[in-house]
Amino acid sequence: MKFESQLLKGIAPVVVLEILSRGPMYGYELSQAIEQRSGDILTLGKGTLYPLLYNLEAKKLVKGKWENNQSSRKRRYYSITSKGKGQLAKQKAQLRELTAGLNLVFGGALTPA
Amino acid sequence: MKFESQLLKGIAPVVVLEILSRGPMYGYELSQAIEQRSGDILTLGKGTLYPLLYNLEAKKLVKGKWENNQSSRKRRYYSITSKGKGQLAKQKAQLRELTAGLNLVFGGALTPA
DNA sequence: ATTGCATAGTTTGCATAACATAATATGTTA
DNA sequence: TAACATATTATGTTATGCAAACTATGCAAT
Repeated sequence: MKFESQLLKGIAPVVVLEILSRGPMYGYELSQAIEQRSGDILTLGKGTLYPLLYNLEAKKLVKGKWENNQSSRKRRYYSITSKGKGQLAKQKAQLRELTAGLNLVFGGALTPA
Repeated sequence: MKFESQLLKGIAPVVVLEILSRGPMYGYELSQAIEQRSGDILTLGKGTLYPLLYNLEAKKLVKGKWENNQSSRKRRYYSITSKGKGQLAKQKAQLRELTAGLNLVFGGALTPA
């Protein structure tokens, strides 16, 4: 699907960026936040999430920082960059388009309420 | 995304099954129908569509049949099987769940109208 | 103490999706 | 006959999503 499938593949990144846009988080926390904020519908396994974070960091869409809290393990906190915010806006717009297209194809049967 | 990403990868198949559920079509026709019925938002390249059709046929979700129209080329018409209809229903339900989850994460920003 | 559990992160390797691209072939139109 | 739209097949690349194994640490119960 032309640009839409890039979007589809990109759905995990967008979700991550969206959640990080509300504040920094570390990987493990993120994986739980995704579940919680999606009503337990979306789940990212660590085998997906961590490599994804490395990839987002390499693209400078997020930035990671090790933090040594006393009385807890070392954690790598990720925060969204300004470049990441731009990307998020773009991808959200595409996601809107995609769901619009799907609704056309499926006759609106996807958003019942 | 647990079962959701299977879904995501499966978005092209669902679209194809949905359109075939309204009547048989051949590949080239399908690729155009997808564009038209999605308001030019969704596009499947032939490098994606044909292999997908072979795959769906191998899974017995669709069934292909060569037809020799006079005054036109040989075309392979695909129709959805009863197994395919069952699969379509399942995947539509998952698609509904997915969009629901996305709407939760994005605060409903995906279905503006 | 040590066992077990939840947390936290890394890495490897697999299956497959989506795609571009090229090759092949045919009917229609200029 | 050249160009174009139609129609299908095939090849190779890239990247995703994932499971699973591995390393580590803090905490709680026994």
